[in-house]
Amino acid sequence: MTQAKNPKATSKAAVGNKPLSARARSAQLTRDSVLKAAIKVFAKYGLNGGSIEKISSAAKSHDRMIYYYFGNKEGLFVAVLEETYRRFNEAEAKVEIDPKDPVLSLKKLVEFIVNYYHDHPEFVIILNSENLHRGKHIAKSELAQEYSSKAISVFSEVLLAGQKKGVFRDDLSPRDLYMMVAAMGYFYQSNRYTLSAFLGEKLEKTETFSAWEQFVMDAVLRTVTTK
Amino acid sequence: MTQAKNPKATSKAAVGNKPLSARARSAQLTRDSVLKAAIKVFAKYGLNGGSIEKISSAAKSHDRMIYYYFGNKEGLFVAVLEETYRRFNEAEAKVEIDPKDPVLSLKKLVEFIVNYYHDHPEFVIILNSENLHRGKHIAKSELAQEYSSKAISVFSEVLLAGQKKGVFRDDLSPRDLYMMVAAMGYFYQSNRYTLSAFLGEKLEKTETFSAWEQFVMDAVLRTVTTK
Amino acid sequence: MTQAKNPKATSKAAVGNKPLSARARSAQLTRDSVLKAAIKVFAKYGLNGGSIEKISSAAKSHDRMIYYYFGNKEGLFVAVLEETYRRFNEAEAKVEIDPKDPVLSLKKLVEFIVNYYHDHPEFVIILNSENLHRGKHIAKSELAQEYSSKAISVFSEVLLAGQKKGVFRDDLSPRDLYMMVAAMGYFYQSNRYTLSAFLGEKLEKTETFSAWEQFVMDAVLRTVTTK
Amino acid sequence: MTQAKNPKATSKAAVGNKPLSARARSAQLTRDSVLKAAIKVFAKYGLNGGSIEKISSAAKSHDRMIYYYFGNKEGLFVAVLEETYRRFNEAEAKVEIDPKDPVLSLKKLVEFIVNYYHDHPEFVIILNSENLHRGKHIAKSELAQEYSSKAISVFSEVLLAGQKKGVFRDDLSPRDLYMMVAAMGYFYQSNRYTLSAFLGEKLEKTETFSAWEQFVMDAVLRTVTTK
DNA sequence: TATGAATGAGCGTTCATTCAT
DNA sequence: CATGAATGAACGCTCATTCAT
Repeated sequence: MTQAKNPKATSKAAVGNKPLSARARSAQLTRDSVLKAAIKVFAKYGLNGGSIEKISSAAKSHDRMIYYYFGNKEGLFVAVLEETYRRFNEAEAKVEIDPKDPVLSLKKLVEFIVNYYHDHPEFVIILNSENLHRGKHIAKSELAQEYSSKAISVFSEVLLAGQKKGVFRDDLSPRDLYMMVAAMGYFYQSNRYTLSAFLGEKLEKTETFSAWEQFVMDAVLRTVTTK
Repeated sequence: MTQAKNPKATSKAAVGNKPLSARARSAQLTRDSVLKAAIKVFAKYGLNGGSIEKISSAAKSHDRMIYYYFGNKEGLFVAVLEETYRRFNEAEAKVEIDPKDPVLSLKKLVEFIVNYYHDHPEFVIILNSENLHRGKHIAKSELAQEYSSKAISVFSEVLLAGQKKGVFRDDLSPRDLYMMVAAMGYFYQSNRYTLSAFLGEKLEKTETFSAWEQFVMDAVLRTVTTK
Repeated sequence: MTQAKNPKATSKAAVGNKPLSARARSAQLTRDSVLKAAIKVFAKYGLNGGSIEKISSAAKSHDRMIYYYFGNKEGLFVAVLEETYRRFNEAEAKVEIDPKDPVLSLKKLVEFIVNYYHDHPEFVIILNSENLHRGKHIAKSELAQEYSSKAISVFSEVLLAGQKKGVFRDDLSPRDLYMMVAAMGYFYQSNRYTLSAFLGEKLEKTETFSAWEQFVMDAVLRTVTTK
Repeated sequence: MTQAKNPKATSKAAVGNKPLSARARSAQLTRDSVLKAAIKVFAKYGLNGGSIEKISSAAKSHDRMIYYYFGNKEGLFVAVLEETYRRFNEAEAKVEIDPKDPVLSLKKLVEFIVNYYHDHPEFVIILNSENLHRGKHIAKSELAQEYSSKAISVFSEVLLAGQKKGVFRDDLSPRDLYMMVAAMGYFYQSNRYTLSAFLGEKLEKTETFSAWEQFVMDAVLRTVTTK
């Protein structure tokens, strides 16, 4: 690492809206394309299988640039983790929560999560990789922890609204509720190949997925609503 | 592949109960210790990270023996997959199902599955590895497919019994029911590091797990029972 | 080499005493800090092991600056070599030589040299690096050759004074005398780790060094004096 | 490292004289050729500059073999260090020491050492490399320490013989004597490029070396003998 | 049945250096 | 005067695998 000793600076520069010099803009472009390529490659091969060379060539850049911007492979994976969580959060923020209609809100939330995992296999594989490595990257990233904790607070909000209206049970923790939904969305995507193998049914088929989505929603509502 | 053209030969010999010669017994021992070491190593590092050398030295054997008995790394992983499923099946077969008491039977089933995933992290990691590789090993193994399909049939049996007695809903597929339970057991184990990171709570604690177990049982029953 | 086509320019400016502009002064500062850092880093890791990056970051500067001021790594090492010799010469010039007392003068000279090597491990390692590279840098530097030849002339002076007084042997070359003293001072420092390993005695201890200093002085005097 | 977990075994097998199988013989050959190539390459480029690739291709072998027989580069260097010391010891053992003629014996010893360094530049460069790395390899090798300590005991023996006969001073330590001789032999070889540069004389010339050899012998005798 | 020896491709990383402002 | 961005070659090392008994 000859320069770019604080690689996050570049990253954060993207958040602000100051005009960038041509050089800075091109740098941002390189960094971004590496990051995007890394997400794709890790999504396909996992952390171990996603080699520096695969990533740099997918980004049409050079191995050396990864070390320039991210320090090393670990640093790159931390950035990938952060970006992946950030995207999830960004998408979740768009789910319209209406405290006046907790049931509908919960349905929307379930729909969002189940579909998000389904549409973003990279999220699942990246999380699996992180868990395979015992969470050592997320431990290093304040950003990732910050992002991820948001997910639960939305469930908390909806659950509370329903409880106030008397439509949701009082003896439920938002954490369990969140985990139930996440588990069912996650599992379907994460284990689709082994499941397909012995269910004899392709989980990729849209009807199969829709049926599952309906089942999850039904199960969640039966679990949450008061009689 | 110059030797072990039919690597399963030794494996199947173990199934029968013919008396083995001293040589064959020692061979069986080597094969077993390699297989056990492989399960341990893959459980810790995944398929990619679990190198031949790590495995052979964990088995106090030699690289060459792996090729001798399993052909190559893929062959070894197929054997690992089969053994892993076999153990799960073996354990599940011990769950006492009573058609006269479907609710209790279901409870026992849920308890078994949630606990099995919790107690067998290697099962989870090995399945994740297999899914990362798009199920290419399970596709090669008749044995694995055979084993895995059994799991659902038990759910089918219990569900049917409950439906006959009128205590379980009629509009449920055993597949969905199985997946619900599996998902919730699996997710807790599979994602424990990332979950711990942002739940701020150690999922390893036994109370936390017990609470989760109770929640899963409750959710399943609310989903399954009529009225 | 697009810039700094005459890298010595800045260097020589330092020799004169003309008032410098603020810009030139800051430039001089950068150059100096890089040079000092290079000496430290080369002293620790040798020429090969002392990377551009280690040096620039030790100097709290940038890789690019090294190329700006010294052309390339070789140019930097030549400058390091020159500075190292210059310092040695500067220190040696302070040794008080009295032609009327050649024995005392010789003692002072021996004391100086043995101590200089002992106190300046960087000198030893830098010379070793240069010799490992077959003297290719010193060959390029008139300055270094100029400096280094001075060392012998002092010995020549003292030896001559002693010979005139009849206290020193006539059949000695100043070169041999110089080499004898240098060798014994050098070796102690240069090989201290391997020597310590099998002498079982830490050469770093001050008593051990003092004893060696006395021995060297004694050996030199016995070699040089008549009678 | 897939096999050869105890690389020294192979090494020691060479000491014994048991008949070797064709395989073992070829293995010994490979190991030896790698070791010899390593000595040559390290002698030319030092430890840092002597790359694995340079060595393996000089040995007409493969990078991988170095790891097979020596574990890693450090292990190889330790073996090089041991072999280098061993050779020195072997050569020194041939110097004929006669307790009845201590002066002649000392002369022979001086002659041997000064010439050995002169004829074996690899010894000097390898020791320099080891000292650059603060003796960390020798610290790992019992063998090297064992070898190296022998050198002094010979000096001890000769010195004692001379003292008994009253021809050598009583107040001399064998350590100082050894270091004096070693220093003067070592320095001439180690620093020949920088010395040549400013002595203006090629130290490689045989006359120059002979003169130095004579000077060393004279200096040592003047230092050691009584009267 | 078992094993030591050998292989070539690929891994993550660091190197000295140049380009473009 | 100073710097961030980019480069390609080489580094030490590990990978799964085959050869020859």
